[in-house]
Amino acid sequence: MGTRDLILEEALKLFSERGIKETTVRDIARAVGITEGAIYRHFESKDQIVYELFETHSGALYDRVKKAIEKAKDPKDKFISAVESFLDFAFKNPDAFRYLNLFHYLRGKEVRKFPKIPFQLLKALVEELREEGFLKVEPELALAVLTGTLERVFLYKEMGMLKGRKKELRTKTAQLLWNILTGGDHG
Amino acid sequence: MGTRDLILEEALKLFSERGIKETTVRDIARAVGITEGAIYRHFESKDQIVYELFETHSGALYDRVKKAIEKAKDPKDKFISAVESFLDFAFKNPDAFRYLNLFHYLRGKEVRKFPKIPFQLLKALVEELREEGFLKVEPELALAVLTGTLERVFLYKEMGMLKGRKKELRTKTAQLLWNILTGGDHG
Amino acid sequence: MGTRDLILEEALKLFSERGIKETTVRDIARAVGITEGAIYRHFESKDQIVYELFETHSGALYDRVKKAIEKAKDPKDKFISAVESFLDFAFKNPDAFRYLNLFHYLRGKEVRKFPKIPFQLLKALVEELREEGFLKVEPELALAVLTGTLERVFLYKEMGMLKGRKKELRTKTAQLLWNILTGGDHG
Amino acid sequence: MGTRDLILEEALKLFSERGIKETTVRDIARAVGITEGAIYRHFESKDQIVYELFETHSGALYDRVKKAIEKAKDPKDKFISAVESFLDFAFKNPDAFRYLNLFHYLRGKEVRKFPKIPFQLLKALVEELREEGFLKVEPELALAVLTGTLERVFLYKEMGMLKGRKKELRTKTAQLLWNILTGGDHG
DNA sequence: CATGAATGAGGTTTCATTCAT
DNA sequence: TATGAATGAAACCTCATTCAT
Repeated sequence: MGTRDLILEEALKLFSERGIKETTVRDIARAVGITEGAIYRHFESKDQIVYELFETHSGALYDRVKKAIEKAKDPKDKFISAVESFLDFAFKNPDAFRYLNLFHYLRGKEVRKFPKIPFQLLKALVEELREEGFLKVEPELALAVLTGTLERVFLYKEMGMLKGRKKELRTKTAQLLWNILTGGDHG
Repeated sequence: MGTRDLILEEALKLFSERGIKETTVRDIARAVGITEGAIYRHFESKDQIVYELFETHSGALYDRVKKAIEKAKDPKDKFISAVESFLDFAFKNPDAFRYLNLFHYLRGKEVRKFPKIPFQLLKALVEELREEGFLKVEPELALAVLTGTLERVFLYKEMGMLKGRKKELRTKTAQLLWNILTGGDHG
Repeated sequence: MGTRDLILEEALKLFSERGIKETTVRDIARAVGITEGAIYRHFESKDQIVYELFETHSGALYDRVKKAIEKAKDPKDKFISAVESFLDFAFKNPDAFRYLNLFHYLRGKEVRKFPKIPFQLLKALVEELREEGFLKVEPELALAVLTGTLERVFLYKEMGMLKGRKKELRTKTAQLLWNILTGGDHG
Repeated sequence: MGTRDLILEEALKLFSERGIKETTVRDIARAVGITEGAIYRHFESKDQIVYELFETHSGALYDRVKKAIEKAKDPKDKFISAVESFLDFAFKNPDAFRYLNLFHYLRGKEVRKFPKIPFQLLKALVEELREEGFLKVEPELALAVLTGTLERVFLYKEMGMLKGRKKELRTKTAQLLWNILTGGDHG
């Protein structure tokens, strides 16, 4: 793996653990095993690393979920696949997922500039459910339950509060959310 | 209001808007209308402000929810009151609530030192529901849905995504969460 | 004298001796007897010092020459006074004058943003001479002779190449330039 | 043209446009189309480029003017030829001429090390005119007028302030300077 | 000859904190 | 109590130079 990717990798780790401002360029350099100056051969600024990480992983999650949705046939399958792929990404890329949440929190308004925001997929999904008459809950509220639950399930699993296999947790969470939003199993 | 309280007030505003690291002592001083040095007459350090704000507002939210729970007679009333008082606090003290979330994000590990963590109340509440046989969902998952939804409802309301009166939103959210966790209206 | 003025004074000295890029903020701080950080309580950036010095001294020279021109009665008196006051300023503020030339050389295009450029006064003066029929030389060429000579007279005097009293040098130079541009004494 | 010469050429362009400190080795490398490391195959250091450029072009101008002087028969012809060849060099090698001026500004004291300083030729020329009784002006002052005017004529022509053909400007300037220094046409 | 990654010294800037007044 | 100047450590960044390939 090239130095550039190593920098991104270590930066992601550090950012997601300590926060962005709390991580210095020197911290990143040390983690990679190079000097500060070398960082700037690969990135114009610390901020560029910050943005590139967001774009990359936001895009990866977006693509992952989008593909899952596109493969599915019926609305329930779409929803379940979306939620499962979302959680799957989070579990497999915990640093990236933590980082995305952190980034959203700290750079709320700047986020709009980016094209692939996974949140938009979930929003569209909920909207679709509404249009097709599945939704039993006000869509905005549904979205709050959906996104809030996803983040917390990840968090509590990471913290060790939620036991069991990740695969089962994914399935269980997806089914629960489907039931919540549609009021029962229509599968 | 004394200078000390003004400092806390402005610091809270700035911290919750921009972040803690992103807010300088000078920013706070200017917002209050005093100079940097004066801050140190009232607080030993910036960190002291940070922690005091957390303790104050975390405690306030904790007390508020606890009192609501204690007043209630039956389990459903307890739950509904807890959720409503929680959201009520958030809507009435948006800076404080945003700050608490932000603080948690960035200082995850240090939080354990504090005695009054609202999260613990919600956890106990869910546990109680389980013991009394109301809970239809695994308690940890229930907790994830509960806390995740609360945060997002606040967030989306603040962002203007959720319309309607706050009072109704509170009621609706509480009822929805009750239904989710217990599987329907037992009231 | 306040620290702010001391900073400007020492910066001017250093800039005019060594160049702007060649002078570090630390050099300035040391010359003043403070630390680097203290500089930034008084100026937003090194560049602000650079610009403020130009504005101040460019403005001072401009005002000085303008006043001299306004006091004079006839065209010759105007010209002689302008040249003499120009050289007088240069001799009395050698650092400032060296700095102005340096700044022009390095920031040619940025100079246009500033309102009080002494060069403009000389240009207008030559133009006036032309309109009134005194000028025997093409005005642009006249301007080249005028400004070029002024700078070199200052430079050679500073280097010790030109002997004699400054007062006499001023007078002699002014008279010579008048003769050059008008073709003889019309006084 | 070999890489070495390309480096000198591009460095000269950049130095004269932006300044020496303001031009990085990387800038030069990019302009040439090679990488930074390659520069060091041809030059020991950036400073070596700086000095070599000075020596080359200072020498070229020196030789050019010297040859013109040597070809001339009488004093006036010497003077006129010197001035014309000087301006001719400047107009044909504007980067080099700008660079020489810039270099003088910033490295004033170190210049003495070099053997071929065009200024010395002009100085000797003026001295000769004095010895032969042509000079009507104090020699040091004459030198100031001469060198100052030459630099400004170049500068104003470059800036577009002086119109007309370069050839005519050269002739006109030379004649004007002759008249100034000797008090009229003795040709 | 050339590349391109890396170094390391040093530059500008920020900021929590101290202190004389 | 408050000011405001100053400190000093540490942050981000630049760049001439070196070096393995």
